[in-house]
Amino acid sequence: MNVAVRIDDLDRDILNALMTDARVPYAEMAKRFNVSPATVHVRVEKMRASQIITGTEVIVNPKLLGYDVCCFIGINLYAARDYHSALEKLNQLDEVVEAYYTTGAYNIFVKLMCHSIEELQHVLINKLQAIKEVQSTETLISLQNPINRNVKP
Amino acid sequence: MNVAVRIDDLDRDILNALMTDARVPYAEMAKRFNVSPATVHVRVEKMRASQIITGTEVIVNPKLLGYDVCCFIGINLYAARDYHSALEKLNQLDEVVEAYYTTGAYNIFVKLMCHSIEELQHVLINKLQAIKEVQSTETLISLQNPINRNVKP
DNA sequence: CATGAAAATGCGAAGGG
DNA sequence: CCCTTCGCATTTTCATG
Repeated sequence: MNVAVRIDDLDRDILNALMTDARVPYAEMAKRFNVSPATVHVRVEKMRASQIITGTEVIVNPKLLGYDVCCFIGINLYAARDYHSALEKLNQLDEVVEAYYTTGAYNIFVKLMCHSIEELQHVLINKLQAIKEVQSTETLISLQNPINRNVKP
Repeated sequence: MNVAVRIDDLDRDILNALMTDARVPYAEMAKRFNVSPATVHVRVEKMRASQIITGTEVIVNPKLLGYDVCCFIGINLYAARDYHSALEKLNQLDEVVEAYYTTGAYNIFVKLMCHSIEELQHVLINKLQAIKEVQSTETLISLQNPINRNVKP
């Protein structure tokens, strides 16, 4: 099992800053938190080494790339044991951006991004429901995403 | 309405690289894509200006910060019109990391991160269900998140 | 944890195809 | 018009105290 890594207030401050903007200069954080740039550097390296920080990425606006439709889909399999093979096939669909193994009403829960409702329909019928392990699906269309943030360190 | 912005293959390549690692040097991308570093710079600036790229962030491992429980919660309101006031209250809960306005079975759909099942129970009862606009909730616990990526540019 | 210097990177002007 | 070359400014990185 994973266990939480100990981090202090300075780590937390740095992490918060980097979670808002991964390219803030160390010197700026240093000034803000009253330490030297090198100290910031050391802390970031430590958090990288301990895998608290696993990478960086640019934040893109999916709408401007033409992805207008976002939805969640609950998937039921004929047999729960087919989880792995179903997942492998889901992984090959670019439209599937997130997948969760869940308890409760569904076996797998996925988040899907499409260019249009027509594409969603196509993906649902010809890709998702074409997976032989899939028994049924339930779709939840998102019209808006008013909250989207990270956990508080 | 938003409309997709025109980007060419080079933009797409750069975007892909930056979506994997926001700190890859321009010079390296330049070599990889056979253009000059300055061109990469110009393209990135263009995509920033057109809001395709809205920022950068470090990717953190929530488990190592102690967030062991991830779940989705479908929320039903007494009245759909209370959406805004309910959302405002949800926004004040740090545990709520995403919220979606959805069609179908629920009025609001949220993603929640907690330190433990006990904390989840506490948040559910004392925070979420304490919101007066909330009629009922349905919880979906995620045990694993095998796919988590971005849309393909 | 700070200092300071060396190396790497980002940035933008000016000119060429 | 887009791309490149080039030089300066900023930032990262690391050895040392």
